[in-house]
Amino acid sequence: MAVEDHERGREAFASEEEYRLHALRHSTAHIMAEAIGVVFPGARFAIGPATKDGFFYDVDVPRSITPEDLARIEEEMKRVVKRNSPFEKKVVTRDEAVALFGAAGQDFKVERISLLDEAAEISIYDHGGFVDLCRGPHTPRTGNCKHFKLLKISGAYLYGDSANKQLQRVYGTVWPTKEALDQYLFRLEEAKKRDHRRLGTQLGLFMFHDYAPGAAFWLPKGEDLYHTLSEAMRTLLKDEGYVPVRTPMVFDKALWETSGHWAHYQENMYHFAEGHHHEGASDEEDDSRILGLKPMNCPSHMLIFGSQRRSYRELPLRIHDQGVLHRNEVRGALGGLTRVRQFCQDDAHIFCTHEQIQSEVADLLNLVRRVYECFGLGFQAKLSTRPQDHLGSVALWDQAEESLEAALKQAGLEYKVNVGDGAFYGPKIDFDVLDALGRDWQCATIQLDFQIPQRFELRYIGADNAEHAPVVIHRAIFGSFERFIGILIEHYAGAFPLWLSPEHVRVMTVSEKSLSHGLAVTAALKAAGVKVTFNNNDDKIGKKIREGIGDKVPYMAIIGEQELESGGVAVRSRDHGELGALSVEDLITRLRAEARVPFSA
RNA sequence: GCCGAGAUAGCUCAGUCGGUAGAGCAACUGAUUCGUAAUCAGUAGGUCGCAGGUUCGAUUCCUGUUCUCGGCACCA
Repeated sequence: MAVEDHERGREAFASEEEYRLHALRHSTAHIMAEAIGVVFPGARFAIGPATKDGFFYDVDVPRSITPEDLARIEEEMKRVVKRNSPFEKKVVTRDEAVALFGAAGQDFKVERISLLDEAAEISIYDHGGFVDLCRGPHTPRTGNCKHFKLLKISGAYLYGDSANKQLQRVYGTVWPTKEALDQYLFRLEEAKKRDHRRLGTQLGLFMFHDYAPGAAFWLPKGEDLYHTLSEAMRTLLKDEGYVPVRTPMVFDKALWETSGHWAHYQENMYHFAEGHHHEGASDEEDDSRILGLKPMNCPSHMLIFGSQRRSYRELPLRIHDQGVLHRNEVRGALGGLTRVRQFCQDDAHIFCTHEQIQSEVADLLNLVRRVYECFGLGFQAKLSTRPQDHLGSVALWDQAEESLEAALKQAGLEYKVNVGDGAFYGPKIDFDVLDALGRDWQCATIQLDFQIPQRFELRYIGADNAEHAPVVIHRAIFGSFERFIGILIEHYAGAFPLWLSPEHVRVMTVSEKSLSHGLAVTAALKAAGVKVTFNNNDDKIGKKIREGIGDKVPYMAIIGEQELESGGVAVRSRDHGELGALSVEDLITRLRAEARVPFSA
């Protein structure tokens, strides 16, 4: 009986291992709940699921839980594990469950029972007297949950709704063996080392300042990297039939009213009165118009499309724009380069006919995949479908979702479907990439939009000589340069491939005797278009190499008396170690080949 | 925006149970001219995030505030 219980639900998991980990983690969440109840008598419990690497429990206790409390909770948990009680499942009636949790003062549980489906089986799990509402599965005994650690405490809204009370969420991790736990904790430490915020400072790529929260300062090396990516994308998109444009940053409020941003996005926009402030005039008296800083490029592109009569022969028209965008994100949302207030997208809008949607999207999917593969970046494609709150007919939505799905299948991409997660104006396909700490971030996006062409009353003349509304596809491959560079820094741990690297070669002298040759080599490399720097400090060569390694420079060219003699360089590669003596010409040839943008034609 | 934690030299961090601070690296000066992961010696560097309060005295305690971090919520 007990064994059967623990088998239950196994088919819902991809593998035996996944099933066991899930049961282990969820069971440890129960154990933690019991422990929290001991440390904080009267604690009320909401939900406590297993997560990707561990578990959490949302609880309501009278005061803030501190790191010291975590230690106490861990102590209690150890006691429960040692007790090695079995997890016992019991099926109860709705009334029994309500009575049980009601008597215990667990009103979140009572509330949850009332939300359960009429027909649903209500089960409770009991381990050594601690009972929780739960559908399982669990590990056989508390003794199985030995290798855990509580990690962090945070606030979390009841049922994830900010209208609800905020509870405290305690996160932990648990593994089948001590080795697996230690390995996980080690991985966390390692991940911190490749955090782009840390590497950005260390490598001198960018900085932030209190005076401009959420806006990066790109330092010379970071600017170089940014510019390389920006140019690479411009070139790629030109090859793909896009036309680049440059558009204003500040617009009359009327534009935002037309686009719908004023109604739907105003709180995220920076806006201000145009007028110069006159002595004695109050803000209210100022009758100057209101201007808004653009949070997106689409309205500009609608104006461009609408500025002339368009023929079906011009479609698909693909407009690319790397304009600077500002969004007034709430303070708590900001973080490093992954969530900023000022950024730039590799943005484009494709104006096309309904018939062209599928092939355009299929091309885009292939393009995204091609670009990401060049970086060796893993991604997860997501199809987001019609939300509750949407504009346009259901038939139109169904058709659009079908074409996106058909394109995904045509491209042979694996994807998951997020039902109801589409934008109010159309369904979309997003590409999520993981950061060093395992958090996923949306980068590439392909969004169909049937609404905005209507709002701007856009028309083209079809082959039938009649007017038609074009479809607009909003799309970005990197997403924002800021976020994408953040992801790349972590992906490469700062050791960029040559084509992205702001410093290709560092020339370094062994001693002052070889200064003249060092200068000559540096000049020759520079003349050949190589990004080169020269280190002629009177440090020992070992020290200079050590610094070069720390700075993750792809190549070091060592110049000593031998090289002075031969006229060549001794090359050390970051990725392949010592390459030995090379002529300057051979080095340049090698660098040129490696500096090619991998996704250019 | 919400819950919690934090802010000390350019960077990483220590410290002061209230008596205005210290290390390593970096910088600068001098010596050294050296062959693939740290040459030696010296010098300089800080309104201890900002503003108030308590106190004889605050970087330390209290309040507010800005920013950062971990989550939550948000994320056309």
